[in-house]
Amino acid sequence: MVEGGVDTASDRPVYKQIADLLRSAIERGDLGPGERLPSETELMKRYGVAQGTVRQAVGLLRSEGVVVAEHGRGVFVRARPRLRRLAHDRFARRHREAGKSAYDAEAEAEKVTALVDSIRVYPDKAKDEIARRLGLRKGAKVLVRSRRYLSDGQPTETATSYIPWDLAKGTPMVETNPGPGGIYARIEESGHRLGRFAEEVTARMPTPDEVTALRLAPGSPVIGLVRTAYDVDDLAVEVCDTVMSAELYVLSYELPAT
Amino acid sequence: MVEGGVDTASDRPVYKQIADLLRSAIERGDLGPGERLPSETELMKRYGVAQGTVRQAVGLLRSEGVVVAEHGRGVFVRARPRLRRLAHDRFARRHREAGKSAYDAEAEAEKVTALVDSIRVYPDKAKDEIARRLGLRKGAKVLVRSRRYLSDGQPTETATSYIPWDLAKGTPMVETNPGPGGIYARIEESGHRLGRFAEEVTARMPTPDEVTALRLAPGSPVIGLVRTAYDVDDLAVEVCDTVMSAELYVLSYELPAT
DNA sequence: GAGTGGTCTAGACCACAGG
DNA sequence: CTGTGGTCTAGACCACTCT
Repeated sequence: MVEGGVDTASDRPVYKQIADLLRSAIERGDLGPGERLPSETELMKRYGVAQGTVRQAVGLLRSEGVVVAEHGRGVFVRARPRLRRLAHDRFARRHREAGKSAYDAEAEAEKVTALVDSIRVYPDKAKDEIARRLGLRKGAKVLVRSRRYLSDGQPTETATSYIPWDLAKGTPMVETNPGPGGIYARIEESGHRLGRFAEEVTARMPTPDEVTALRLAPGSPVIGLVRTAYDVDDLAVEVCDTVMSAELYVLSYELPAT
Repeated sequence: MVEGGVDTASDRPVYKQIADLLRSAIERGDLGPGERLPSETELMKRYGVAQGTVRQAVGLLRSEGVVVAEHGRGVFVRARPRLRRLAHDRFARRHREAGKSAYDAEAEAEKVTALVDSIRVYPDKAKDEIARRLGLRKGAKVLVRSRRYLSDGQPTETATSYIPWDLAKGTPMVETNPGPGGIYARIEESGHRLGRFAEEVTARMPTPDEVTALRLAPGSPVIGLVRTAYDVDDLAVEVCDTVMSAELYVLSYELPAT
């Protein structure tokens, strides 16, 4: 299954050579997604090295996210999940007018079952960065809406929205279910016609909490997306802080040439 | 400097405890950016463990990007690099008309010295995905331009552009230096006024080659950005495949509400 | 219980940086 | 040359999974 040997005379450390052999076996498809790698004992015998060396090799592949180790079971080739594409026009008004939230509309297009859980809605004092983005004074009161999205049972992203309290109070936005079209529909009903969205994209390694919430494989990064919604008068009406499993998403955008 | 001991009776592995102690010393500021950690020998004595255990602890911090090891010198606390912000209008025509490339214009705004190296320019057959994006038949001839960008000597991104050969041949685009305003200026001179850019953003762990080219800390992800440039007739005129060190960038975009 | 990965030790030798 | 990190061995014991 994994042929070839190691060259102790080579400059390249043995553990990297073993990692190379395993990696190319995976890339060739000799080891498919979900399949188990040879055990440590077997690799020790096959390449004539000590356990520590095998562990270094496998450790490399783990840090690359190519494989995942399951204690007591084995080391497995990671299944590459299907990518979800976030379209440039995903917040277009026509989607809201159809009564669908952006996530629902996208799930429908991708033919997966969408689910939202861990919904928490409460007023709070804005953190400095959120207040800055919303153009509010430090510590201003905001409505916080946090939730987790799942597709076919797999967590894909967590999101936390912040809405100025003056805008949210007394509306369905303070309810767990804000009604058809989501909070953007409610914001527009309250007289703030949406004008544009600004998004900032970063990527980083997840915190331990995020690993749990998104069921991330060790060594897999997240995409951080902070979106600010502005009305037609360029007043910030919402900030949404999203953390996505990087492996599941492609974000697409359009840039002007002028 | 780093006080406290390890608890061999604890459930938490000793190497993780040592990593915790060092990490919190760094977070507290007892070990500042650029400072050297105690040597392996010193840590072995201090915590009464073998070299392997110390190496595991330091390995954890390295994979988190908290420290970097320099062979023969020591292990150092990593300085958190400044973020580079890519603006939504970074390809606006006014920047090209000022004779500056997008990277130069941005470097100037950030007050860093920009440098480009590893430039390779050659014709080749397009890979399937590139041909698809350019709307060419499979295996069509394209001009390939690859290069690496550096700011203040630090590699920040690699980029590879693909331009249909019919469009590039006989123009300064086939030269190493395509002249003022970069290849977008040349494309416009050849009669293809640029209309829009489409960008697709992904994040993932780097390949070993990318770790080298971008001098990435182990465990730090990259942002992949594939941009397709279209002229005003919606003809694809260039595809640019960029790999950026995720720690150095914030990408900002605008989305329409309509 | 058998097989798997996870942690740790004690010691060896190598490669690189700097005085 | 000394001190640093990098690689490797041989062996031990533990924790988890499956049967």
